[in-house]
Amino acid sequence: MPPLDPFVAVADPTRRAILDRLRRGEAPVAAIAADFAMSRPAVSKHLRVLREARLVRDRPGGADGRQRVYALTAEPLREVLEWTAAYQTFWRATLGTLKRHVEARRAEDA
Amino acid sequence: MPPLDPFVAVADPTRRAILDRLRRGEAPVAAIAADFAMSRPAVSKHLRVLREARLVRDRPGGADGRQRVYALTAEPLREVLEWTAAYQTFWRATLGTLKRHVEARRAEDA
DNA sequence: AGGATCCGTAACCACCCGGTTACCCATCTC
DNA sequence: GAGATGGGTAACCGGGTGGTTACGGATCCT
Repeated sequence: MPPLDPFVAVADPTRRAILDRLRRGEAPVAAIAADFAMSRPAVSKHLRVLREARLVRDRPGGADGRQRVYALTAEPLREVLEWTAAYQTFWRATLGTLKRHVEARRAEDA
Repeated sequence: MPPLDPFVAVADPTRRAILDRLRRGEAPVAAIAADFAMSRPAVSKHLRVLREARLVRDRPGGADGRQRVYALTAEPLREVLEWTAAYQTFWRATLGTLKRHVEARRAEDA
Protein backbone atom coordinates (compact mmCIF):
# COMPACT_ATOMS: atom_id res chain seq x y z
CA MET A 1 0.00 0.00 0.00
CA PRO A 2 1.64 3.24 -1.05
CA PRO A 3 1.18 5.95 1.54
CA LEU A 4 -1.48 8.56 0.83
CA ASP A 5 -0.30 11.95 -0.46
CA PRO A 6 0.15 14.15 2.63
CA PHE A 7 -1.16 17.17 0.71
CA VAL A 8 -4.45 15.33 0.27
CA ALA A 9 -4.58 14.21 3.89
CA VAL A 10 -4.10 17.76 5.08
CA ALA A 11 -6.60 19.35 2.69
CA ASP A 12 -9.52 18.68 5.03
CA PRO A 13 -9.94 21.15 7.92
CA THR A 14 -11.24 18.48 10.26
CA ARG A 15 -8.12 16.42 9.68
CA ARG A 16 -5.92 19.44 10.32
CA ALA A 17 -7.81 20.04 13.57
CA ILE A 18 -7.23 16.43 14.60
CA LEU A 19 -3.50 16.83 14.00
CA ASP A 20 -3.55 20.10 15.95
CA ARG A 21 -5.22 18.25 18.79
CA LEU A 22 -2.58 15.52 18.74
CA ARG A 23 0.18 18.08 18.98
CA ARG A 24 -0.89 18.51 22.59
CA GLY A 25 -0.31 14.80 23.20
CA GLU A 26 -1.63 11.41 22.20
CA ALA A 27 -5.29 10.65 22.79
CA PRO A 28 -7.91 7.90 22.45
CA VAL A 29 -10.60 8.23 19.81
CA ALA A 30 -13.34 9.32 22.20
CA ALA A 31 -11.25 12.25 23.39
CA ILE A 32 -10.56 13.32 19.84
CA ALA A 33 -14.16 12.92 18.71
CA ALA A 34 -15.38 15.03 21.61
CA ASP A 35 -13.94 18.12 19.93
CA PHE A 36 -16.10 17.78 16.81
CA ALA A 37 -19.78 18.12 16.05
CA MET A 38 -19.88 14.96 13.96
CA SER A 39 -20.51 11.29 14.62
CA ARG A 40 -17.74 9.11 15.96
CA PRO A 41 -17.58 6.91 12.84
CA ALA A 42 -16.89 10.04 10.80
CA VAL A 43 -13.92 10.76 13.03
CA SER A 44 -12.81 7.15 12.66
CA LYS A 45 -12.75 7.58 8.92
CA HIS A 46 -10.67 10.72 9.17
CA LEU A 47 -8.27 8.86 11.43
CA ARG A 48 -8.03 6.11 8.83
CA VAL A 49 -7.04 8.65 6.19
CA LEU A 50 -4.42 10.10 8.51
CA ARG A 51 -3.15 6.59 9.16
CA GLU A 52 -2.87 5.90 5.43
CA ALA A 53 -0.82 9.07 5.12
CA ARG A 54 1.38 7.88 8.01
CA LEU A 55 0.56 11.07 9.87
CA VAL A 56 -0.67 9.24 12.95
CA ARG A 57 0.23 6.02 14.68
CA ASP A 58 -2.30 3.99 16.68
CA ARG A 59 -1.49 1.92 19.67
CA PRO A 60 -3.81 -0.39 21.64
CA GLY A 61 -4.76 1.45 24.80
CA GLY A 62 -2.72 0.30 27.75
CA ALA A 63 -5.00 0.89 30.70
CA ASP A 64 -8.34 0.32 28.96
CA GLY A 65 -8.00 -2.43 26.38
CA ARG A 66 -10.92 -1.12 24.38
CA GLN A 67 -9.31 2.15 23.58
CA ARG A 68 -7.02 2.85 20.68
CA VAL A 69 -4.60 5.64 21.41
CA TYR A 70 -3.55 7.82 18.50
CA ALA A 71 -0.30 9.74 18.36
CA LEU A 72 1.14 12.25 15.92
CA THR A 73 3.84 11.11 13.50
CA ALA A 74 4.40 14.35 11.65
CA GLU A 75 7.30 13.36 9.43
CA PRO A 76 5.28 13.19 6.16
CA LEU A 77 4.57 16.90 6.62
CA ARG A 78 8.19 17.54 5.80
CA GLU A 79 7.33 17.20 2.11
CA VAL A 80 4.58 19.78 2.46
CA LEU A 81 6.83 22.17 4.31
CA GLU A 82 9.66 21.83 1.83
CA TRP A 83 7.44 22.33 -1.20
CA THR A 84 5.77 25.36 0.32
CA ALA A 85 8.99 26.88 1.60
CA ALA A 86 10.25 27.17 -1.97
CA TYR A 87 7.56 29.82 -2.54
CA GLN A 88 8.42 31.91 0.48
CA THR A 89 10.65 34.06 -1.67
CA PHE A 90 7.78 34.99 -3.93
CA TRP A 91 5.11 36.34 -1.66
CA ARG A 92 7.29 39.22 -0.58
CA ALA A 93 7.40 40.13 -4.24
CA THR A 94 3.64 40.00 -4.73
CA LEU A 95 2.99 43.67 -4.04
CA GLY A 96 5.92 45.36 -5.70
CA THR A 97 6.77 42.26 -7.74
CA LEU A 98 10.17 43.74 -8.36
CA LYS A 99 11.95 43.94 -5.06
CA ARG A 100 12.56 40.20 -4.60
CA HIS A 101 13.16 39.58 -8.27
CA VAL A 102 15.87 42.18 -8.16
CA GLU A 103 17.40 40.60 -5.10
CA ALA A 104 17.31 37.19 -6.73
CA ARG A 105 19.10 38.58 -9.75
CA ARG A 106 21.67 40.18 -7.51
CA ALA A 107 22.23 36.81 -5.82
CA GLU A 108 22.77 35.18 -9.20
CA ASP A 109 25.33 37.80 -10.18
CA ALA A 110 27.22 37.47 -6.92
CA MET B 1 -16.72 35.29 -3.00
CA PRO B 2 -14.54 34.08 -0.14
CA PRO B 3 -11.20 32.82 -1.39
CA LEU B 4 -10.78 29.08 -1.71
CA ASP B 5 -8.84 27.29 1.03
CA PRO B 6 -5.22 27.16 -0.17
CA PHE B 7 -4.78 23.69 1.34
CA VAL B 8 -7.50 22.46 -1.01
CA ALA B 9 -6.05 24.25 -4.02
CA VAL B 10 -2.67 22.67 -3.41
CA ALA B 11 -3.95 19.15 -2.76
CA ASP B 12 -3.97 18.30 -6.47
CA PRO B 13 -0.59 17.34 -7.98
CA THR B 14 -1.43 18.93 -11.32
CA ARG B 15 -2.14 22.23 -9.60
CA ARG B 16 1.14 22.03 -7.73
CA ALA B 17 2.93 21.36 -11.00
CA ILE B 18 1.28 24.42 -12.54
CA LEU B 19 2.51 26.57 -9.67
CA ASP B 20 5.97 25.05 -10.03
CA ARG B 21 5.87 25.99 -13.68
CA LEU B 22 4.87 29.57 -12.89
CA ARG B 23 7.78 29.92 -10.51
CA ARG B 24 9.96 30.06 -13.60
CA GLY B 25 7.97 33.04 -14.88
CA GLU B 26 4.52 33.98 -16.09
CA ALA B 27 3.07 32.10 -19.06
CA PRO B 28 0.03 31.95 -21.33
CA VAL B 29 -2.35 29.02 -21.02
CA ALA B 30 -1.07 27.17 -24.08
CA ALA B 31 2.46 27.14 -22.69
CA ILE B 32 1.22 25.79 -19.38
CA ALA B 33 -1.03 23.17 -20.96
CA ALA B 34 1.83 21.91 -23.10
CA ASP B 35 3.44 20.39 -19.99
CA PHE B 36 0.49 18.12 -19.24
CA ALA B 37 -1.06 15.08 -20.88
CA MET B 38 -4.60 16.36 -20.47
CA SER B 39 -6.98 18.47 -22.52
CA ARG B 40 -6.72 22.23 -22.43
CA PRO B 41 -10.14 22.72 -20.80
CA ALA B 42 -8.95 20.55 -17.91
CA VAL B 43 -6.01 22.90 -17.44
CA SER B 44 -8.38 25.86 -17.65
CA LYS B 45 -10.40 24.42 -14.80
CA HIS B 46 -7.30 23.96 -12.68
CA LEU B 47 -6.33 27.55 -13.40
CA ARG B 48 -9.79 28.65 -12.29
CA VAL B 49 -9.32 26.87 -8.97
CA LEU B 50 -5.93 28.49 -8.51
CA ARG B 51 -7.52 31.85 -9.30
CA GLU B 52 -10.24 31.29 -6.71
CA ALA B 53 -7.51 30.57 -4.19
CA ARG B 54 -5.75 33.80 -5.26
CA LEU B 55 -2.66 31.77 -6.07
CA VAL B 56 -2.42 33.07 -9.62
CA ARG B 57 -3.27 36.32 -11.31
CA ASP B 58 -4.33 36.50 -14.97
CA ARG B 59 -3.60 39.36 -17.27
CA PRO B 60 -4.81 39.86 -20.86
CA GLY B 61 -1.88 39.02 -23.11
CA GLY B 62 -0.14 42.11 -24.36
CA ALA B 63 1.26 41.06 -27.73
CA ASP B 64 -1.45 38.59 -28.75
CA GLY B 65 -4.82 39.81 -27.50
CA ARG B 66 -6.22 36.30 -27.47
CA GLN B 67 -3.82 35.05 -24.87
CA ARG B 68 -4.30 35.26 -21.13
CA VAL B 69 -1.02 35.36 -19.25
CA TYR B 70 -0.96 33.74 -15.81
CA ALA B 71 1.44 34.73 -13.06
CA LEU B 72 2.16 33.33 -9.63
CA THR B 73 0.81 35.17 -6.56
CA ALA B 74 2.10 32.89 -3.86
CA GLU B 75 1.03 34.82 -0.78
CA PRO B 76 -1.84 32.48 0.21
CA LEU B 77 0.77 29.74 0.64
CA ARG B 78 1.96 31.58 3.70
CA GLU B 79 -0.89 30.01 5.68
CA VAL B 80 0.16 26.54 4.53
CA LEU B 81 3.77 27.16 5.40
CA GLU B 82 2.98 28.54 8.83
CA TRP B 83 0.64 25.70 9.75
CA THR B 84 3.11 23.08 8.59
CA ALA B 85 6.09 24.75 10.20
CA ALA B 86 4.49 24.27 13.59
CA TYR B 87 5.03 20.53 13.15
CA GLN B 88 8.68 20.75 12.22
CA THR B 89 9.60 20.24 15.84
CA PHE B 90 7.81 16.92 15.97
CA TRP B 91 9.24 14.92 13.14
CA ARG B 92 12.66 14.92 14.70
CA ALA B 93 10.98 13.27 17.67
CA THR B 94 9.26 10.58 15.62
CA LEU B 95 11.99 7.99 16.03
CA GLY B 96 12.98 8.45 19.63
CA THR B 97 9.79 10.33 20.48
CA LEU B 98 11.45 11.52 23.63
CA LYS B 99 14.22 13.85 22.66
CA ARG B 100 12.07 16.76 21.53
CA HIS B 101 9.47 16.20 24.17
CA VAL B 102 12.16 16.51 26.74
CA GLU B 103 13.45 19.69 25.17
CA ALA B 104 9.92 21.11 25.08
CA ARG B 105 9.53 20.38 28.78
CA ARG B 106 12.85 22.00 29.45
CA ALA B 107 11.70 25.08 27.57
CA GLU B 108 8.56 25.23 29.70
CA ASP B 109 10.57 25.05 32.88
CA ALA B 110 12.98 27.73 31.81
C1' DA C 1 -22.72 -14.08 33.11
C1' DG C 2 -24.84 -9.90 31.47
C1' DG C 3 -24.79 -5.39 30.19
C1' DA C 4 -22.46 -1.22 29.03
C1' DT C 5 -18.60 0.95 26.58
C1' DC C 6 -14.84 1.83 22.95
C1' DC C 7 -14.05 1.52 18.41
C1' DG C 8 -14.14 -0.07 13.73
C1' DT C 9 -16.56 -1.43 9.42
C1' DA C 10 -20.51 -1.84 6.15
C1' DA C 11 -23.99 0.09 3.57
C1' DC C 12 -25.99 3.94 1.93
C1' DC C 13 -26.47 8.80 0.40
C1' DA C 14 -25.69 13.54 -1.63
C1' DC C 15 -22.35 16.00 -3.44
C1' DC C 16 -17.95 17.36 -5.43
C1' DC C 17 -13.97 16.65 -8.51
C1' DG C 18 -11.24 15.76 -12.35
C1' DG C 19 -11.54 14.45 -16.73
C1' DT C 20 -13.79 14.42 -21.38
C1' DT C 21 -16.18 16.50 -25.83
C1' DA C 22 -18.77 20.10 -27.90
C1' DC C 23 -19.45 24.79 -28.46
C1' DC C 24 -18.69 29.84 -28.34
C1' DC C 25 -16.46 34.35 -28.32
C1' DA C 26 -12.66 37.21 -29.33
C1' DT C 27 -8.68 38.12 -31.84
C1' DC C 28 -5.09 37.42 -35.17
C1' DT C 29 -3.78 36.32 -40.10
C1' DC C 30 -4.18 36.17 -44.94
C1' DG D 1 -14.25 39.00 -45.01
C1' DA D 2 -12.91 34.12 -44.10
C1' DG D 3 -10.67 31.08 -41.73
C1' DA D 4 -7.54 29.65 -38.00
C1' DT D 5 -6.21 30.08 -33.25
C1' DG D 6 -6.28 31.06 -27.90
C1' DG D 7 -9.04 30.31 -24.25
C1' DG D 8 -13.20 29.97 -21.47
C1' DT D 9 -17.74 27.67 -20.39
C1' DA D 10 -21.48 24.02 -20.57
C1' DA D 11 -22.98 19.50 -20.25
C1' DC D 12 -21.92 15.16 -19.06
C1' DC D 13 -19.77 11.10 -16.67
C1' DG D 14 -17.30 7.87 -13.42
C1' DG D 15 -15.37 7.67 -9.21
C1' DG D 16 -14.16 9.43 -4.80
C1' DT D 17 -15.41 11.99 -0.27
C1' DG D 18 -17.58 13.21 3.82
C1' DG D 19 -21.36 12.49 6.32
C1' DT D 20 -25.03 9.42 8.31
C1' DT D 21 -27.20 5.04 10.73
C1' DA D 22 -26.82 0.15 11.79
C1' DC D 23 -24.17 -3.47 13.26
C1' DG D 24 -20.45 -6.31 15.38
C1' DG D 25 -16.37 -7.56 18.10
C1' DA D 26 -13.57 -6.96 22.01
C1' DT D 27 -13.04 -5.43 26.63
C1' DC D 28 -14.44 -3.60 31.10
C1' DC D 29 -17.65 -3.52 35.13
C1' DT D 30 -20.69 -5.37 38.62
